[in-house]
Amino acid sequence: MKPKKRTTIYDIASKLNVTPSSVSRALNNTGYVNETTKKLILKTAEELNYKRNILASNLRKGESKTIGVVVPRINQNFFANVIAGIEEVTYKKGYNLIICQSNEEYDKEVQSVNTLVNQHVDCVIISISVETNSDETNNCRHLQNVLDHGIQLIQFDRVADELETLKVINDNEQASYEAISHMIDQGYKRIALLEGPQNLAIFRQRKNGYLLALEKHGMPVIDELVIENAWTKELGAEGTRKLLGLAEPPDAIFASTSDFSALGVLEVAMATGIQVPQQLGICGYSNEDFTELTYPSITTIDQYSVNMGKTVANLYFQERENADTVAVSKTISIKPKLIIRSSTQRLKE
Amino acid sequence: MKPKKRTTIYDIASKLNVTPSSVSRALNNTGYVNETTKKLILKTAEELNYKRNILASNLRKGESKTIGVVVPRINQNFFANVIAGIEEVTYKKGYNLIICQSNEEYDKEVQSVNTLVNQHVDCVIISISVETNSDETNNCRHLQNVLDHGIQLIQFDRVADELETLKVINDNEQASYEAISHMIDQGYKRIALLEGPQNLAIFRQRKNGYLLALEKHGMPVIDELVIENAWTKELGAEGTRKLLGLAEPPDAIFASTSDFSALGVLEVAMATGIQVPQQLGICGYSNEDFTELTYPSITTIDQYSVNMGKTVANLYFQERENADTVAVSKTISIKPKLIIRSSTQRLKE
DNA sequence: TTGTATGCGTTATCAC
DNA sequence: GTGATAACGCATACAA
Repeated sequence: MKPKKRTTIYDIASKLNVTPSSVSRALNNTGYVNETTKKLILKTAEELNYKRNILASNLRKGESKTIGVVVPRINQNFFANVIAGIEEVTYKKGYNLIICQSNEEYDKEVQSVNTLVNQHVDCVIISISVETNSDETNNCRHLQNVLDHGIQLIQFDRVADELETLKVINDNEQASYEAISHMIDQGYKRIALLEGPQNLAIFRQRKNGYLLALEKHGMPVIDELVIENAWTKELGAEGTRKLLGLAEPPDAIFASTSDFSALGVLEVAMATGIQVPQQLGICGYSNEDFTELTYPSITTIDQYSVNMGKTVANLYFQERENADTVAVSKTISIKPKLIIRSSTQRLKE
Repeated sequence: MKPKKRTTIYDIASKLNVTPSSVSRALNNTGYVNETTKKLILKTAEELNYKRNILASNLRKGESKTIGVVVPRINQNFFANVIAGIEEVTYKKGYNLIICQSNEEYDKEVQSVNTLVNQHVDCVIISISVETNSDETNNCRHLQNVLDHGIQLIQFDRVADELETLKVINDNEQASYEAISHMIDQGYKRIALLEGPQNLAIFRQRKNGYLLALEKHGMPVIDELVIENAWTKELGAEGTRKLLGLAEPPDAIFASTSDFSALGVLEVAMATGIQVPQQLGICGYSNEDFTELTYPSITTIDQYSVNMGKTVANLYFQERENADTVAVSKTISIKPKLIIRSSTQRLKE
């Protein structure tokens, strides 16, 4: 495939005996240009199949009209939806998206972010990997680096709290609180928590919601019912086995990390013949598609993912508008919604 | 957010009292440059936080190092996986991806493709929308346009057959054939087909596999058991209701279009109290994650989606290598795999 | 209204 | 080995 010579504004200009600048003006609707020659220019541009060279244009204008997105995994429902939302907004504005996945690895994340900086993207949108420990020194230097280059940085969902950037998050604590309250309403007495890596703020917040709900309802926090680091399906299953082996096992499990974790719980329950939701209530997090398909269907929390993507993208353009009067740090919190399904409905209403 | 002035090779050059050309050579490891000054250049580049301006570089080199991908929906498992596969390969090569979704609309697809051409991408990778009728005249002009611009075009999965491009597809006919044969083995006698829009080759091929399997096993093709245009969950459910209302309803349904369609079948069966797989066998297509989570789990066909993405990307780089001796048209066919689950296992072995 | 000149940041081709 | 110079294609300030 030979990269053919594309037609440029020079080609059009020389054919019409005008200067490239006139062609440029005509094509961009900027500055003065005779109406009839303008028509002519547009017409021949069409004929010669002219396409503006965005590279040159952006180089000249000093912007790339490109936004970089870094997520742990593209093919995870939540992130795919957020990306779809971002795409919908940016596409209309003529911006392009560069998508990177960190695969939950810190190194790959750093590499991806650096690539984006290299690409001179106008904005980096990121949800950090599970390995990105925001507490350790310098562990977020790659993000600081983005800011140092004068590139807008927007974090969503999994954010590094201490970095002063634009953020779009869920009210995780509130959502967890509601989930636990609902389970208590359903008569569950010993509610276990599968928690995620506590270096990530979202998982700390979800745990807080859990603790808060127990406290508010006068229920004790039982240490052995809190399982650390159970954020995948496998780890969720493992944690469940541990919980069910206790002298006093729980009668409900809140898989606060993800629906995948909840799925692990469900599978262990099914395998060991435990009735859900009668003997064991289960609640997940994220409203992945599959949660309404399992048997029984899984109660979970919807994060309005597509909407979250749109919000992020809109935030960028909005901040771009009033670039002078801008706050460096700004957080938009979206209230997630508890989706009650069979896995926690012990009482029929 | 003020777009700060980035450091350029001029900055480095002037600081070190050398010329930009030397800096460029040092940074690119091209041509001669004194070892010690080279070290010095590299060091100060690091210090000044220099990042090459890819826009300028690519403009100069006449390539964008960018690949455009157009899929019907980003947040559909199959496509998300293909994209993940593509990303994995292209990322290593230093290429960027621009992702567009057509939302299954012809107009949006045309618009997306044109955007990519505008962006001067080096390659367009596409799986066409359901509205893109390859038979109608000029309906694929936007794809021809890509080729006319000297841009590599690779189609995957849903391809426009008559366009001479690189293609990566599944052997749909073979997969369907195997699925039907399996169902016949399980003793199903009246197997219905939910077919997809026949303007798309993949759906024609899947139908062919169905017809071929029936023929080979000496079974008649019963017209009323073939339902047109049942390619979404809703349409799948609708078709199922129609089928179950027949005087002689089918004892199995092959949702050849997608697992979503199969899900529609399953839901109708559950709602009307029909036993799956005893009274009704169900087979889907694509091996979406949820198919192993439903109750009963759904027999389906795995398309090796991530692998497909990698294949597509590798194909591009491979063809790029030997750009001279290249065949314009080339098709790679991946053999999909039948995943047998509960929804068709009537006979316990 | 149109043309001229210049620069965006790099890289490649020369000549030195 | 190194440096000057042109060119990639476009957009704009300024002059005409």
